[in-house]
Amino acid sequence: MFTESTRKLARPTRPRYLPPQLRPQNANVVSPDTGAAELTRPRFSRFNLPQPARTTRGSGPRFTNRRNPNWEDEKFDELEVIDDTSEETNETNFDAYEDIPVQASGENIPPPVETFAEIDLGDGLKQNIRKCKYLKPTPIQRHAIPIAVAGRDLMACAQTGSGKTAAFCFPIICGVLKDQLLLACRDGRPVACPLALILAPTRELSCQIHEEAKKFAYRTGVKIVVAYGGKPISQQLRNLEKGVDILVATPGRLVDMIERAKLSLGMIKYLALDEADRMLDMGFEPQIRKIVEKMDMPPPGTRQTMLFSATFPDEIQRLASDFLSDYVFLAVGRVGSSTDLIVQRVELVQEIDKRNHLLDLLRSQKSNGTCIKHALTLVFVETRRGANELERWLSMYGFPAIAIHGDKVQMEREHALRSFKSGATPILVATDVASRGLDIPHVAHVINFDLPKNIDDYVHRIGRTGRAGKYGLATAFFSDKNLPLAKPLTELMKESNQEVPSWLIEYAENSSFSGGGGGGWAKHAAGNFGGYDFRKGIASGNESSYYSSTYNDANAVPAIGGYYVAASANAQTFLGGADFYADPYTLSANADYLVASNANLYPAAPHEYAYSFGSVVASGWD
DNA sequence: TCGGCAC
Repeated sequence: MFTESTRKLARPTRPRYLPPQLRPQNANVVSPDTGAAELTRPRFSRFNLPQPARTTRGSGPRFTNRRNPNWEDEKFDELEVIDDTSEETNETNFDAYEDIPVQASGENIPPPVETFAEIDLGDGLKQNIRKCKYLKPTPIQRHAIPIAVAGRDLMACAQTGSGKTAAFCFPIICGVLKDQLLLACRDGRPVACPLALILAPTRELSCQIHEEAKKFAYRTGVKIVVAYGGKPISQQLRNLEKGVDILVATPGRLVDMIERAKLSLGMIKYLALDEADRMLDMGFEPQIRKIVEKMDMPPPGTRQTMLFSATFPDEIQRLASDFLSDYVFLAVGRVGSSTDLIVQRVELVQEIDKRNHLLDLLRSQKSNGTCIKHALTLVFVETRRGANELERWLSMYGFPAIAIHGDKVQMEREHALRSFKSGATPILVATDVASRGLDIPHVAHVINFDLPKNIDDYVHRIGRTGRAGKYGLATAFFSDKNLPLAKPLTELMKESNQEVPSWLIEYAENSSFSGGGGGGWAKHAAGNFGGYDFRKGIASGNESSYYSSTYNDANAVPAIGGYYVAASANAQTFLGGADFYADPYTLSANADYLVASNANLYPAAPHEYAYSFGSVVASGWD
């Protein structure tokens, strides 16, 4: 077992970009009154709590979006910088993630690095990394980048938002830059021949990756083009003709371009699949197989393939291994790793009551949080039609809501997302089109109006909040339709040290759907939480001979479960200082306000719908 | 079943 604590960590300079999973769990909390760090508090006790003053926002922003005056490009404006206020917090920041588990398996695994400087990424890229304020690699980057730069295939598990886009973009850009020979022999071809292909499951995610990758490749000469449906193909084809080194695409438009003979995959040297488990699920698999195996893509072994996902069920790993050659399996942190920043609530609501229940929830929220400009609420529903209906229903009752789903034309989709992000329409009603990968700042509350069938999707959905070091709230409406989810949901919540309602536990125990839940979670819940190399399962008894590793032993898996406990303990000790009790509605109302103000927020007692709030620790949303 | 993905 390898943990981050085994590595000596250098003191960082400031300002410093702090990726989500590295962000402080406890002591990096500044008291609004004193500006001093509030250190770890004793484990929460409901009846014996300190009483900090309620504070309004505007007191000492902690997380700020800061413009770098030395950097002229607007694209770099949105990067988040955390300004450290004391040496102590520096120390504690690192303590906070010393227990992040890393499991790597495969043969001859390149060891992790501590800094970007240790890797030969090239001057241009390194400069951009600095400009992006990625001063220190995240755990996934520390481990994945050396593996990828060494040319190895990779199957990597890491939560979205943990810096995985950079983890596959840096090695790809670096590889393209170094491959002048390949670039030279490509010249003069009539069809576009990118050297790298990045596939994503939704158009909006492709866009996001493209935007990110462009920053990393700024002024390196590496050409990055994006291709996705819903827009005229002509402009995208023109972009291809102008030259493309790295193509970011959704599957449908990609196939279209290939079949029009405008694009060849014959020179692909790097293939990356983002949200790889989704890309290989039932709906996508044939299309991906077509692209990867039945077009002109070089076979495994002659290209480098990297698969990234937050969840990797066995069956998906099995499919994925067809695309890989002598690959390294890497699991960093835990699946759904942001959940320790998210308070999860489940409410028993019958289908017929859901709309009124939602209205009540939003009303309380509104009456308590009207002054907060950017307290966004993301409501997930099952169907496109349901999204439209709920959008109308909410609008009818005075809540500015907008829907996003696959029935809308691309312009409407993009408008909805923009309108939501800007706060113009602070409620977004979405299907699973918005459940994965999208980085939307300021989502304070995710409401699962309809729960997904699959617990993995639940993990992805609630991961839209609790980002950027802020606490988030996730509320689920559990109806009798969701009985199969009772067990995996209970297990997930327990592992995240959430308060599980007793009725849900009962449902879970009496559930005849013991193994299912539709997804891989129940399987993972045996103690490996998705971070498990399925090859170990089939190589039982033989693993030491085949799966050697420089820093992992074959028995490391249970320790990943151990991290859950560690993370949760952190979350627990962080909490404290309640001054407030509330019924569920008031809770939600205040939760939104408090979350918007970066409050810490937590369940008060087991099996109760009472919650308590800690002091407001920061407010940095303006 | 749904959702996502090209015209």
